[in-house]
Amino acid sequence: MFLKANKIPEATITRLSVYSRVLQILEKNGTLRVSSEEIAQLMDGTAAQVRKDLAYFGEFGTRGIGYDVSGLNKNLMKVLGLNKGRNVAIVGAGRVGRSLALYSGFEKRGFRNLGIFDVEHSRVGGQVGELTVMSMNEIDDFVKEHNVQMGVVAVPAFYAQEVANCLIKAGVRSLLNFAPVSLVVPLGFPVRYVDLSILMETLSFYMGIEEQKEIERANRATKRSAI
Amino acid sequence: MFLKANKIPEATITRLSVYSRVLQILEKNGTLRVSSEEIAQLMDGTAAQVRKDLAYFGEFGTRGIGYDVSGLNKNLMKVLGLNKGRNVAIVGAGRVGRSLALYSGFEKRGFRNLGIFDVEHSRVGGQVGELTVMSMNEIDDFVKEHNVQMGVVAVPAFYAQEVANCLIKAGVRSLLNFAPVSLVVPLGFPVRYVDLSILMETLSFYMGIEEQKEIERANRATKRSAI
DNA sequence: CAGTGTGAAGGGGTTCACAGCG
DNA sequence: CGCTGTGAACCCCTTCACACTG
Repeated sequence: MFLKANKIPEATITRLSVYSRVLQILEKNGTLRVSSEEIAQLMDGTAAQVRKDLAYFGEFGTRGIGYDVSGLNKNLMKVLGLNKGRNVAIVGAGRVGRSLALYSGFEKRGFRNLGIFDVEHSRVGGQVGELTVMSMNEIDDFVKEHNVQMGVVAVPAFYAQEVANCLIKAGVRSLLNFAPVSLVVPLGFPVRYVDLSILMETLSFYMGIEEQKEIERANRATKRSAI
Repeated sequence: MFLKANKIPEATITRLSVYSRVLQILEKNGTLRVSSEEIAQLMDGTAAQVRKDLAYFGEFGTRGIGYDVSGLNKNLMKVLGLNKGRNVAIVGAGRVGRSLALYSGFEKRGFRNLGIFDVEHSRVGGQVGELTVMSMNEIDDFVKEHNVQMGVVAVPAFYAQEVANCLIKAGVRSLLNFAPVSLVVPLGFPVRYVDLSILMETLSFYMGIEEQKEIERANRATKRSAI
């Protein structure tokens, strides 16, 4: 269907999601047309990149005019597979898992959270919003029965690989992992990580760089004033 | 001090954090030495990349032997700025902000969460663990008084930019943003995003690719059997 | 003429291969 | 001899510049 080349940068896919979000806002505001330049300004990006990204998937624009807002958004949603809904199950009824289960914002984008599970027996049977926490024994049947395509791993690092294995064996097609471990999965199996420690530590690094620059600036200033 | 070149890939910094985590585990297990090859196997990576990453910051290894586990980890922690503690404040006492405030795991890595704030008056005064939710009016003084270096933005998208402006003006040196908007910040100001929608939508895309491949495989199979 | 679509150039990061050293 | 440290080759993504079209 789409996919003119099969070498699409991963960064492009990430931006596709952002484009779609921007277009949704424009659509709500009643904007009918946008140029690549305008889209670029609404995120951080360049017009050339917007055009190149979109061109991987088709010729959505009109030369001299720009892009039709709602038409382009429909196309991007389709490319991202958000037109057919995606079924999700969460494993881990701790703070992260519960927060996620209670958050309804994803449903607007086609994700339905159908179930929440936990490895700890003490949590099984508890309520999280409308859902009852289920046992890991039930997960295999549940995934198959409800066609769960995406598994969310929100358990302590120690259990993460085991939970991932269960989910994959049960038949999910992708994983979103909140545990700070890199999961071993079949080649090509889609996984994404949410790892706050890494993000915070990289921020810490860059703060250090800025601090250093300031010290250097200060040193230069005192040297100059000493002349 | 360190920094032999000033062109260090951002991906390298991300991996630095992972190396440090791996080393911490090895240290706990009583392992004294590792090779770049072994480190690579414990995350997903190659030995060459491990060596190149580390070489940006110094010569930490011994040729023919490998790296001293705890020594290397100490060095990496220092590079990441985790030896001196980092003070954090959270804005937004919704689910995300509260989860984060209640999570104590970061303290082992040198991050101290000192305060939680909210834009909604109804939440001000509430308790989150040991902390009392403060009003946004108090944030400027608080940041200065407690030397808060990192601000966490955990408010709805609508308020995110405004909150970011407040935090930057008050003097924080970096931002971790959970709102699905790209923040406008001064040039070079460190920001990281946690954007679950983007992650889930990229997963959805790659699931679509796999689905397509399967359809193609199925088509080929039926064609072949039709001969 | 304005703005898309795209080949070509450029730049940044990863991989390779080996020199260097304990 | 083993494993690190590193210049060079390679590859992929981004940026540039312009041909093309409504």
